Amino acid sequence: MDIQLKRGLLDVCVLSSIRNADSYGYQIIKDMKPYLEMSESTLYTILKRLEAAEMLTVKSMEHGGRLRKYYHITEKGLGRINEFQKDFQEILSIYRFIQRGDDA
Amino acid sequence: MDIQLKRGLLDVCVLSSIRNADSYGYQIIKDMKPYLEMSESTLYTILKRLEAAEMLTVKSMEHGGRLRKYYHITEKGLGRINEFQKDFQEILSIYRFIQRGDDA
DNA sequence: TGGTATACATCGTAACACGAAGTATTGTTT
DNA sequence: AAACAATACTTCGTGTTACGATGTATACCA
Repeated sequence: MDIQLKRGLLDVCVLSSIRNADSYGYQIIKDMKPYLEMSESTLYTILKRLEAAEMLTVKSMEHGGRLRKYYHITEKGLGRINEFQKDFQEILSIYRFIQRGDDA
Repeated sequence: MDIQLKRGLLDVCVLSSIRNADSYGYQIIKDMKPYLEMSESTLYTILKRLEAAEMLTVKSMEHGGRLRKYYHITEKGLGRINEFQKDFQEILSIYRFIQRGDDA
């Protein structure tokens, strides 16, 4: 997939990955893999950005002797997903424009 | 619309605007406006990028005493539109993932 | 004379995905 | 026990890119 297109989908995909249940970095990557692949450095950058934007909260927990950071979605994060659903309607309209070509 | 999402759509929209008939900067902006708004500086940057990528060719022509640059799509440009149509299928799959949340 | 539309160009900036590299532990294979 | 893969998170530098601001210039209309 085109990298620019990906950029518009990544944030919302990450938020969706933790919507139904809290999750952590490695798990998020695995869940998203069939749909959208991303490097670890990308994911952790996104998680920090979403935390700074108050779209999710973080809790560090120990798991099998190793540290794990669990991410929990906030109301703001849920709002971001809703925003995307509106944007998606625009994408559909744009897709029709692209199929048709100019405004005939 | 979210700016990151826009980034993934702009190039292809511009190419679509000149697919059925050659066009020029100002006209392209007007044609796209109902679907995707962009500033002039953005469009001319995109047009240069697409020219460098050999997705379109440019012909300067005089029109009413003023210079106009007409843009013509190439095979490579048409290929880019086809690529987007494949990407769009992925977007649909991603959209379903986002609606559903994690991989239940 | 002044305003608006047309038409294109340049510059600086901020956002962002990514590869590369690093740290550290657990589990598995040889 | 040594070697390697998997798990888990972090930091840094880089290239791409949309955009606002600003500039240049002509045509048209009131």
